[in-house]
Amino acid sequence: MIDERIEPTTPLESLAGHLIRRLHQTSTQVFQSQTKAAGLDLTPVQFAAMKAVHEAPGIDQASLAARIAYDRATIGGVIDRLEQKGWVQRTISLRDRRAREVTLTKAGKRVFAEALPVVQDLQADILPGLSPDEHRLFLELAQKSTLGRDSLASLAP
Amino acid sequence: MIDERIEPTTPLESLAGHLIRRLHQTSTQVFQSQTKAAGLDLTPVQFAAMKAVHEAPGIDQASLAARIAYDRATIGGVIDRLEQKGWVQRTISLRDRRAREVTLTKAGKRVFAEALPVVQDLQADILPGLSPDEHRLFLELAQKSTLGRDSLASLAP
DNA sequence: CGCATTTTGTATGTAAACATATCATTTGCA
DNA sequence: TGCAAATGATATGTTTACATACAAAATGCG
Repeated sequence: MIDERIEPTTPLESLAGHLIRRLHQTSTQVFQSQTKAAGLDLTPVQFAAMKAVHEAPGIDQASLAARIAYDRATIGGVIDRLEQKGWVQRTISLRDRRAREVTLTKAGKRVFAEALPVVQDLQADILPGLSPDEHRLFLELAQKSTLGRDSLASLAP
Repeated sequence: MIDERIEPTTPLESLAGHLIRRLHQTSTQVFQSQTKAAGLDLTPVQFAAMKAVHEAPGIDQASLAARIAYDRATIGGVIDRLEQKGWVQRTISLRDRRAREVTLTKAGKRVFAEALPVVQDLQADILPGLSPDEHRLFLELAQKSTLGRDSLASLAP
């Protein structure tokens, strides 16, 4: 038996990739259960997209995708579904006939206003087992790493 | 204008859910690019599944799913694709004819042995912008939160 | 101006990720 | 022992997530 050892390989639970996946899993589950409990029917991505449109009404899909760090194709599908729900509207831009300007409908604004406090409150439940200080520290580190990546990306040729 | 304020809403970049999604995004991208660069063709989940099978040969799919914290249905699909690649084998269990015992094939063992060091090395690139100390701290916090959730789940009725 | 290049959105295909339902089998208990 | 409940795998459907390719339109440069 060549590879008989006490600890054959690093445990999965200590690999950064695995831990981050677990956090993401928890995060989306908390989002789904708490928004559903509040009578809302939307996904994390749908909320992020609506938030971006709320803050930049008339934004085109490519800018929207860049703003919330998603793929252009993914956002296309997300907007499709938001449009089907009647929460969002697509208009062909007058400046650029390739672009579609996205805005919230009246119903969309209502849903977003309802969802915002729920989503803000639920953030606290995403990292269970951490003290407020640890929670804050975690977010700082995450933000630092994410920003590092963003600035690197923006420096790319 | 009723809701005219300096900062209308919490920026997306400071929400835990968004930050974690970004980390997850970076993580999978680093995994994909570095494994591909090493001549490997596998996804993070496929690697995790192969690692679990490597450590517990003959494990059934449900136990495997529980071990790496995935849905049973998802793992079914993952094993399908690993089987198609010829890296994994499914055998109907003699103890329980509902269960399928999964093992690595010879080719699967070879691929796993090749992938393991690559995946271990790539972990360091998943959190760019953090010093080694910060990196360690981040993992500790992530682990603490994840374990907290696990133990809570196991206490559930 | 004219044309190569870039950009916007969409289509297609693959792979998660999970809820829900179903079928076969096993288990637990009255 | 017999049958209800639980369990393992699969099927189905929805939503990300992204690569690649494409058509239409805009841009930039010689």
